[in-house]
Amino acid sequence: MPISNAQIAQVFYRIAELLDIKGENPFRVRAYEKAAMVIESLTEPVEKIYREGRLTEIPGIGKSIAEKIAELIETGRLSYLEELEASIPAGVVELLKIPEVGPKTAWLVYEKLGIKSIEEMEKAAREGKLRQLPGLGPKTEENILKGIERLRRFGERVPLGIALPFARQVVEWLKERAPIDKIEPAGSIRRRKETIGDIDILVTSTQPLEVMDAFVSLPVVREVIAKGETKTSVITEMGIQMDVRVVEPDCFGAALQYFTGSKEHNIHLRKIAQDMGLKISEYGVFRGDEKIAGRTEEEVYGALNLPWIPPELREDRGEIEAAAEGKLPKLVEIKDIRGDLHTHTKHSDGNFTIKEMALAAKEMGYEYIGIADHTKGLGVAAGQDEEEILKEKEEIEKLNEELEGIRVLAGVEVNIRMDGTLDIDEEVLEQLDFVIASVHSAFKQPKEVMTERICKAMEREVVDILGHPTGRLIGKRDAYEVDGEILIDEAVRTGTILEINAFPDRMDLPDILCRAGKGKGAKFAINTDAHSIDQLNLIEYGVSTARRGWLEKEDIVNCLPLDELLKIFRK
DNA sequence: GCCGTTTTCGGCCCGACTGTTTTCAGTCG
Repeated sequence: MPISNAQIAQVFYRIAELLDIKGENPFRVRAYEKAAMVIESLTEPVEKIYREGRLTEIPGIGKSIAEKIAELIETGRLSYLEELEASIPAGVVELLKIPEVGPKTAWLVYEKLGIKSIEEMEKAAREGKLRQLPGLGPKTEENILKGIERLRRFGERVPLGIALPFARQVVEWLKERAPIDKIEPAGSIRRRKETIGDIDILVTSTQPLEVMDAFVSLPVVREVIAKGETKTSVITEMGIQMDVRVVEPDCFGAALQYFTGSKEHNIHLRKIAQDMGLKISEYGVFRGDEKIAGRTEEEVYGALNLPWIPPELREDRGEIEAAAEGKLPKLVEIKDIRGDLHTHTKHSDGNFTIKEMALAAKEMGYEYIGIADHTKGLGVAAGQDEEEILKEKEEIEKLNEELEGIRVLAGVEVNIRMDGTLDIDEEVLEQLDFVIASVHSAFKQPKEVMTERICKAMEREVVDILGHPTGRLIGKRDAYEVDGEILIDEAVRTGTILEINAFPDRMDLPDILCRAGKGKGAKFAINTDAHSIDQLNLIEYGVSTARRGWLEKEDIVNCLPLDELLKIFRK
């Protein structure tokens, strides 16, 4: 059983955590973290790179980590990790999940009090035992208890689909209540990561204290963690941590760059700055005491002789090198999208008629909209049989005679059955403008079976698009076991378009596979899977995913004008 | 542990806020 990049990355993240707790050299810890991150974002399998003897060509992977990768691939185990695990009880690592508890505190309470679980930590805090330790006091004890409560109530990360609208709402509230010059959500929200740890909002104002006062008195604020002149952190009623930073207007660009991250991207940038004899902070780019940039992000990147880098790329996955060589992709934008190819109507489980959806699409400036209702295999979604599908197609044809400025395409979202066959006759499918095939059942099949099942469906000439290819539901259900690499190869070979399902729960194909697919010449469609008019606006989440996957307009079929799109479907 | 058009050794990004402190360590991003 081959070991995946994600699995190898997990091993190195684990090593980093364990070394961190043991008080190892922090740079060594970071080296493992960095290796994990690099491996996670590779677009080809580490195993292949290993077989070709190119492991140490990967930046951040040296002799020692390369040997560990080799051991993992050859034996499926890593003795170094096993030794480390044996020296620290698993529960001690769990303590790091408590906000306010870092490696030093975790190790301290384990050594002095034998604490090795969150439950034991809670008990010790309640009994006032933590305050007896050096460096810890009653206040810390209280914060740890609060942290444990928060962890239990809300878990760790929030999907972008929740965090982004909420951040936008907070921005509106702050604008109404405080003297604000500029305001912008930063952090992982601005990078459009699929899940968000906390919400960062950057503000410029000449009266920072008033902004902070307005912020902490918002009704959604449940608890204030820290409040200063430049930085304030709160916990909201929903349990999301939210930070507001206020800076002077002439620092806005530097601060926005800094607070957008990612941490890895910033570290890399600062290293470049250092090599040039410069220093970057959230206040600007400095040569000695002289500030040479900071008002805009363009200025900051410009000071390092780099073009501005779109936030979605800022993960230190090669974007800085690409920028330096003038090879940044020209990322797809929402305005490039000419139509949505995956929408549902009252004919299955949607909430609106075909006409209502079509008019809404026209309103958005689209040239076309694809109707792709469910088929009979999906009983819960009122899936249609052959006869109903053809009736819907007739209705669409009539509608097209009546409507102007928008073309409705007759499609379907056909189920890929357990054995890889489709649940609708191919003669019927052939009469439609396009066909999306998706998995909606038997999610728990083993990897080989699931992969083969999906490939078999893509093999059918009548299938144009593979719907939500990995089936994940962010925060709710893992992707089904499927070999992304094989999926992409087969999509390219069979000319099947990979969907980037924009529904915020899905964002599927995930960004990393988008990028891997682009590398192999795959084509994509960004679709919302809308079940209502409102949901057509979710397209922005799909575009974000595509952008994080380095995709350009040319990679996306629904950026094509209608006639060219239809040519692709007919093929 | 990684890395090198100054280096194979000695660096490795930078700052805010808090709590427990008489000057700073820990955590966070």
